[in-house]
Amino acid sequence: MWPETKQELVAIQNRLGRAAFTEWLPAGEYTIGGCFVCFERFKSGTGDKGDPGWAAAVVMRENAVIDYRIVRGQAGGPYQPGLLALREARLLFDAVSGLARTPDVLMVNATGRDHPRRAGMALHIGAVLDIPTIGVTRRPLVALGEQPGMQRGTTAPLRIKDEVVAAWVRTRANAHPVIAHPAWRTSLDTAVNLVLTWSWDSLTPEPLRMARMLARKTRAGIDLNQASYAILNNLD
DNA sequence: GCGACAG
DNA sequence: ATCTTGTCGC
Repeated sequence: MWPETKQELVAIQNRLGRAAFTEWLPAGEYTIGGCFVCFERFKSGTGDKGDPGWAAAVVMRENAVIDYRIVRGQAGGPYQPGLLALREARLLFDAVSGLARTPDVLMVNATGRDHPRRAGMALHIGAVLDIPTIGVTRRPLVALGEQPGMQRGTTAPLRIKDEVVAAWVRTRANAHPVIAHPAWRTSLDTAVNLVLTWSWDSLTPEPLRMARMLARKTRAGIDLNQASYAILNNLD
């Protein structure tokens, strides 16, 4: 199901980067998911195949988490720029596909079109799961572009050559911006709008922030009941 | 050859 | 991803 070698992944990325899709647009009371994977602390470098990892996925509707799933597993390989899916995709897939309620759209901590083959992991995961996705990252992979203004809501294009593949988004005034990446079945406009709609307090949009918290709490050995209680607290 | 390089 | 250290703001 998931590639284990660079050659296999590159072939998939070349195909997905040129694949056509029908654009998805948010409508009515859609649900949104977020997924995140973390690895052991106090370990530097690019990591190795088999590293213990914790992945969490959440589903939100308006301001509430309505479903979540946490899985434990192993890294598929070391981190390599452009080949993130080799390390993380399987774990994220297991978390999202284990949800009782499939989200209408999913946020992934990875790029979409900002990729050597126009198929970053956010796009890849969406295609495999058959769920519209957007990516959210702190830094670009290969795209270039100047930073946006300091006011919340300001954006600035990120380009590969002359093609706009993502955008800086200032989710909080005077704070470090994030990058919104169109990915599977989504446009740049949708990616930017979702990032701004779902970030109201932190730099990171809430679905991703919730998934990150759950993955890290679980890694720390905090049980699910206690973690879900924390979620409710954070949302009130 | 050297530096850069999503997480 | 993860660590460090310090700083600012509520």
